[in-house]
Amino acid sequence: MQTDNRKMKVLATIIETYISTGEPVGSKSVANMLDNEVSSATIRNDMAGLFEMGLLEQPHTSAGRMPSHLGYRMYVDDLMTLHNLSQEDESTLDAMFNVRNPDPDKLLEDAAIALSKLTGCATVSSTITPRSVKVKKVEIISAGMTTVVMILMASNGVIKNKVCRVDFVVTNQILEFFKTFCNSILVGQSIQDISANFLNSVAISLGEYSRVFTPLLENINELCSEIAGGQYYAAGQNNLLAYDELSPMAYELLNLLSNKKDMQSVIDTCPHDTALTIGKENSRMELATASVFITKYNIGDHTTGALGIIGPMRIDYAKIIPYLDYFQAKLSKLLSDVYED
Amino acid sequence: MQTDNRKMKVLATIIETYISTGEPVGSKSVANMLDNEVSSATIRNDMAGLFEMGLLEQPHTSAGRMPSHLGYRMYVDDLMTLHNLSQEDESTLDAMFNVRNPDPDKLLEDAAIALSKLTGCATVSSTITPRSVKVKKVEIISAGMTTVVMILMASNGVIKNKVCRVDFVVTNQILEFFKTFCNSILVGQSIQDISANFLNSVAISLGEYSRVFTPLLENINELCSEIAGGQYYAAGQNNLLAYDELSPMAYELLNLLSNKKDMQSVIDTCPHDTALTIGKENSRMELATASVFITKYNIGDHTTGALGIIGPMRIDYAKIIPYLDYFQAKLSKLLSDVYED
DNA sequence: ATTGGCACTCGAGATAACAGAGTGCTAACA
DNA sequence: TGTTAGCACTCTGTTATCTCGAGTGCCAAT
Repeated sequence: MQTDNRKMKVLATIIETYISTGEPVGSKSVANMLDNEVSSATIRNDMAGLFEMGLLEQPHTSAGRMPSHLGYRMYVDDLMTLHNLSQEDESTLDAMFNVRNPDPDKLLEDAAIALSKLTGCATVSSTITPRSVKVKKVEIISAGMTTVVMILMASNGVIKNKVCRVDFVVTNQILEFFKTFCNSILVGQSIQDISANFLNSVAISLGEYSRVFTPLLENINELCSEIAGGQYYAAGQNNLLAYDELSPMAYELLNLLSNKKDMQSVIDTCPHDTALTIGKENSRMELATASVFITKYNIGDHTTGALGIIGPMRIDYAKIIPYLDYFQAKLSKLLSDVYED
Repeated sequence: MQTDNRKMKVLATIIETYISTGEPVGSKSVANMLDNEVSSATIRNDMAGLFEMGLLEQPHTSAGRMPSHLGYRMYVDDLMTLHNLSQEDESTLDAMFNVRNPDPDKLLEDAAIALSKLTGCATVSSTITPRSVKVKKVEIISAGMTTVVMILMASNGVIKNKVCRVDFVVTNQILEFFKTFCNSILVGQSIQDISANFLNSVAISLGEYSRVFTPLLENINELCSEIAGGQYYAAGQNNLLAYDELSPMAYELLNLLSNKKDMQSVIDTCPHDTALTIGKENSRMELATASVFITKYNIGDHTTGALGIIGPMRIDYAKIIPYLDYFQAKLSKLLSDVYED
């Protein structure tokens, strides 16, 4: 029907205006924006209706109206039309990835940074290491008389190193022996399964040498748990300080963002592969005035990580969402390539 | 003389009270704190004197007094007595370093994090790579059909790796050849000298193979410039949001902290090896209401990096400074050990 | 040099008045 | 039945005025 159609148009106008100005919107200006096809009084009636439906809020009686989180929700689900990325946009985005460097951790870091610059929001990226990720190779190389570098490569393409000081003089022979030993024991094992306990039992089979190699085994344990724990990266936190509506919660918000564990739980509680939660839809009170976009990406059938944007509720949804979608697709593709190897 | 002596005592009392309460201090409360040995009127006279000397400020006529940056300066230079670290304090601090892991970048990161937690301030750490740092070793290992990991070790103990995709099928033979080639060319070269230009000229000597190895040489260049550029790390930025007096500048301040280049210039403009600049003494306006502690640490004769604390002017100088000194000494020692190898 | 006393200043908080923006409602209209 | 003009009403933000209290500055006495 004509009427409800207009109501939605009014809602969309209010939201878009509010997004760009940050001020409550009055009936008169809405009427103007709709080319005065109807009078401001009519708009007022519509706004009263939208208010009763819970889609609009008013800061006080005589102010204009602003969207409630339900209003945003309806806008996002039904009303807005996404700005599709132009060919140029896509090539600009493509240029942000270094295709030669297929280190997943690095890719995610780059993606988070790029996305935060593009959107003016804070972004997070994180990886979950599925059980299926295995040790691919262990390398040990000398880095001085009593110092060695241990390098662990996982089947998902993640590579980490650690420097370790040992109590004996490093010779090629010893390294070669220990490297062969490690590879025979570890290659093919799930990263998740390599714990201090496991390595203790392994150490026993080294017999009299076990004491000497203990620090190295500890290092392997640390490398594995670093990989197993996944990576978390946040970028552009400072951007959030520029939004007045977030500043009462700025401290709590930035603390949340820098807390890997808490953010991981925010990501985990997302019901779908890509989710947008608006304002009070968020379970955490730090995020009650924010919007959170989360998208998970897959390698094969496994969800292996997530990319997220945290911004104010008043944000250009139509512009942001295509960015995130594009990054998600791109990352899935790049990371699958790495994994195929 | 008796009088000036008391004036200084008054100044110290005002500063210490202001540091702990954040409120301007009145003559009456100062008199109380000095056990009413003199009356508040006397204190008022002293305060008027201190005010004329520029050591105190008043927010408005009928408020108490608070220290000016000159006041803090005098307090720090002449008046305060440092809280020396207890034996326990020192062992708590020692436990924060992993002595087995002598990777300088990692040590600095850990130091910055620990220091920010201890002080409730933001901290930065940075390294400068002196010309004397040379390539110690290059390792190249296979990580898949067309993927290799390049590892570069520098003589200062820094080790970095990069994953690289190549256009040929990786065999042991090729890797061995290229590794030998790289080591023969690069080992002993100053990290600073390895530029794209240098590697281009090297590539020529590879003749027909040069095209194949180009991506790898590019990677070496990137690794070298990453090491040559030094490392910059900031921690505890969020802590600053808790201080009201910094919040008008919070956005600018956090942006400054996350900008490696700008912070490096702040560090570079420090005249001494350890410097404390208070409020307006800072050249950058973002820091006009902050205090900045910077200490540089040395390996042998070379300054190789810096550790800094950024906090409000109203900060417990007597407690913070010993922490920073201890970290500086500790880092110098640990890093010298690495370098000796 | 120190002190008690006192006038003075300034900000914080309370109160009132007023202008302006925007709504809600009603009665008239198409 | 949907739309409109008109108007009373409500609420905020601003400005002005007043008072209270904290704290100073200064002076005369010790």
